[in-house]
Formats: sequence, structure tokens, C-alpha cells
Amino acid sequence: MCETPQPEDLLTWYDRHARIMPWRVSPEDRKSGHRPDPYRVWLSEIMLQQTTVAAVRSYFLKFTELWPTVSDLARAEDDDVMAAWAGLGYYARARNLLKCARVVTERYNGIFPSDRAALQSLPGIGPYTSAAIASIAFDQPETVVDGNVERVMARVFAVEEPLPPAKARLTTLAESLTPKKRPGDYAQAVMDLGATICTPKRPACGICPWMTGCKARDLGIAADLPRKLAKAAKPTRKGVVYVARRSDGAWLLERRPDKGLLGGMLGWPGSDWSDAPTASAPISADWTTLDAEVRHTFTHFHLILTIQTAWVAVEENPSNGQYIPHRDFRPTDLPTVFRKVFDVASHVFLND
DNA sequence: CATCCGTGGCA
DNA sequence: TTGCCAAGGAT
Repeated sequence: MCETPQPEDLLTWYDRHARIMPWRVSPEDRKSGHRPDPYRVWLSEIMLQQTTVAAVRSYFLKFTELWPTVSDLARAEDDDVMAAWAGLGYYARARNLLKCARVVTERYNGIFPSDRAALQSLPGIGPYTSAAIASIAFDQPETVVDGNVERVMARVFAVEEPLPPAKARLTTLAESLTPKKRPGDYAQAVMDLGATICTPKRPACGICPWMTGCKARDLGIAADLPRKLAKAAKPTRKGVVYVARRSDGAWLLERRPDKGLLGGMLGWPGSDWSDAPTASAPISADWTTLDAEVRHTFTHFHLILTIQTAWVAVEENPSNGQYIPHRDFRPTDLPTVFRKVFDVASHVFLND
């Protein structure tokens, strides 16, 4: 009547349905003693923060190809790592990734600590990621609580309290279910359940390994949970960007400061982004306003960019920014909003 | 503790 | 087209 969901039932399901991912060791391989490489677990978990598996896959393969070990990554140039991360978003993750790799290499001799508290003291590793590494890489009985786990717990226990206030309660409930046996597989199993069956919309309760004992299903409110407080509406900001190309083919770009929006990334010089941006060109030239605008939405605001283009003479020196030779310029190194600008503006500079 | 920080897919 | 959503952390 009031059965509690059994972790064993979820593990049985996971043994048959675990999804294949480049950073994962299959349950069968694990039976023969294989543990996942902590470096790969860490790298994947950082990339997966607020990011889908589909988006992460190619980035993970690129990073492990370029930097097979944490020590390789620690030795990398900052700009190369930021360029490799371009397009994945939340660029503070990339900066902290490098910091963390260097701490692990220098202070821990290239060996990730297995202790959750030690992990959480490292840059970019918070409550979720420390539990994920400790459980998945080192099979310690730590409890991961991400968006999937919150949703699964809210439904299994029919928690009506909305997020984010319900976070602490959901964490306690999740901890109450974490088994001492195979905690790493269990952690991935709960998240897989949330990603494939206990989905935000139209959960597939009919094929759920935890259908028995799920209170929300009994009450017929699974799809309505977790409840969430309304979010603030996004304002719309405006801005101007300047796309300049020197007569020798070089592009005028600037490295953004480490802190703040798109921190550490390469971008086009331009105005501030606000309700009434104040623009001044980075170099004197015959600027032309492009017909098309670029629209882009960040986490907390919409942006509409006006684009100015110009060819400039070799003799002119810019007030800010740096010239990147054409052969060194890859649009894919830019964050998405600036890549959109390039896509719209590039036709002006075609005959090269 | 509230705010800041990307992106692409999808209803 | 718009808003919601996804394996969060730092400040």
C-alpha cells in the first residue's frame, strides 16, 4: 500500500537500459572490475552542467583527443582551451576547468582526490559534481542531486512544495534512497531515469521501474511535478558591434575580460549592451551599417545587435582589440552570439 | 540567498 | 515566435 521505491529495482533496470556514452563504462565492463577514469568523469560532469548529452558528446571527444590526461590539460594554453570550449556556453566552466586541472596536477600530482570534501574544494566543483565524481568514479555512497533527481524525488514522494525552496527537502529524500551497494551505478540510474522515463513533460509512467510506490503517479499528478515558482521575465537589451577587416585580410577582435558575460572569450569590439548603448568605433574607418540585425538570448536577457562593417587600412591602429591574421581566425572559436554576427557580416568581406 | 552566467531543441 | 527546458557553480 505505501511501498517505498527500491534502489535494487532501479539498478536492475539500469543494467538493461543504461545509455552508451563516451565517458561511461558499461555495467558489464564494471563487473569485470573496470572503474571509469576520474579525469573523464570529471570532464564530462563539468560539461554536462546545465547542458544536454547531445551537446556535450562532440566536445568531450575533442577534449579527450587534444588532452588525454588531466596533466595534458593543465599544460594547455588558456586561449586554446577557451577556443575548444566555444559554443558550449557558461564559459566560467572552461576557466575553472583549467584552474582545476592545474591544481590537481600540481597539488595532487595528477591524481584526483576521491574524498567528496576535497573534490568540492576544487574550482568549478560544487555539491552536485563532487557527489557525481565520488560516486561514479570512486563508488562512494554520495548522493547526486541534479534537476533530474529533483524531479524524480518530487514525483516519487509527491512533494508539492515548489522549487527552488523544495531543494533541501528533495535532497534529504534522495539521500534516504541512496544504497551502499553500487552507489555509482545508482547515481547514473536515477539521472537516466529522469532523462528518459521520468521526463519533465509526459513522463512514461507505464514503463517506469519505480511505478509501484510512486505517490505522484498514484495521485495522477506526476506530469504536474515538480512545481516551480514563476521566473522573472527577460528584458531586451541593445548593442552595436564593429566587424573590421584590414586590407591584408586580418580581423579585428578583442579578448573579453575574465569576469562577467562571455568572460575570457574572443569577440567583436562594440558598445555596452543596455537599453541605450553608447557606441564608439574601435578604429577610424568608413563604417557601413549592415541591414540585418543579430538576435540572441542569454540566460537572463534578450539581445539585439546592430552591425557595423568596414575595411580598414594597414596604417591605422585600433583603440582597442587585436588583429587576428586570416589563417588564424576560426569563427567556431567565437561564442555563439559573435559567430552569428560573423555569419551575417562575412558576405561584406567575401572577395578575399 | 538572489543573481549572474549560454546554448540549442522543442512544444 | 515565444517560452520552457537540460547532468550547477560562483559570488
